[in-house]
Amino acid sequence: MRHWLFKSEPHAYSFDDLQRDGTTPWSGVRNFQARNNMLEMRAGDLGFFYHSSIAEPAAVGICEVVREGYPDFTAFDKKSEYYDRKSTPEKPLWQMVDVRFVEPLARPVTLAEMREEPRLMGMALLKRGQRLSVQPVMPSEWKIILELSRRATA
DNA sequence: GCCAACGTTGGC
DNA sequence: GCCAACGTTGGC
Repeated sequence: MRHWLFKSEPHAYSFDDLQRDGTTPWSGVRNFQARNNMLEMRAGDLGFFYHSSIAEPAAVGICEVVREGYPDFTAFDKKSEYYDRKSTPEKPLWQMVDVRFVEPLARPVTLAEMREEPRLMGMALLKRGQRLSVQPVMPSEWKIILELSRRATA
């Protein structure tokens, strides 16, 4: 099983929204690398749900891939902010997966906290100028972040 | 609100 | 095919 990290701005779509919805299509990704990451996902893979663009960016919960890569229909919708005329139902350019709410972390693990953890030094999320909205998480990184979430705040 | 990093666009 | 200009992301 592989692990991932899904970034979302909580005012656009939060982990609470996912809890309410149960499952959601991860639509709107318009970056080729992030798309390719989604195409590598398999049903049953787990991911961190990460809140970005807020005062304290943090991994807040766990979600599961329940439907593997399929065309992102928001790209076909002229009224959608994610519309892309280069993508058509016949030749879809953008893909998405469906993710399911699993559980919140025992407590959120902030970006600042991850930066302070020496064992996470190589993590993609922490790399300078790193902006991918969907990215892989190494098994060791997954374990360490879970461990941090179970530890009391400093 | 600022700005660095990065992707994309378009002129040549 | 190069690269400058521009737009976006996202931490701070």
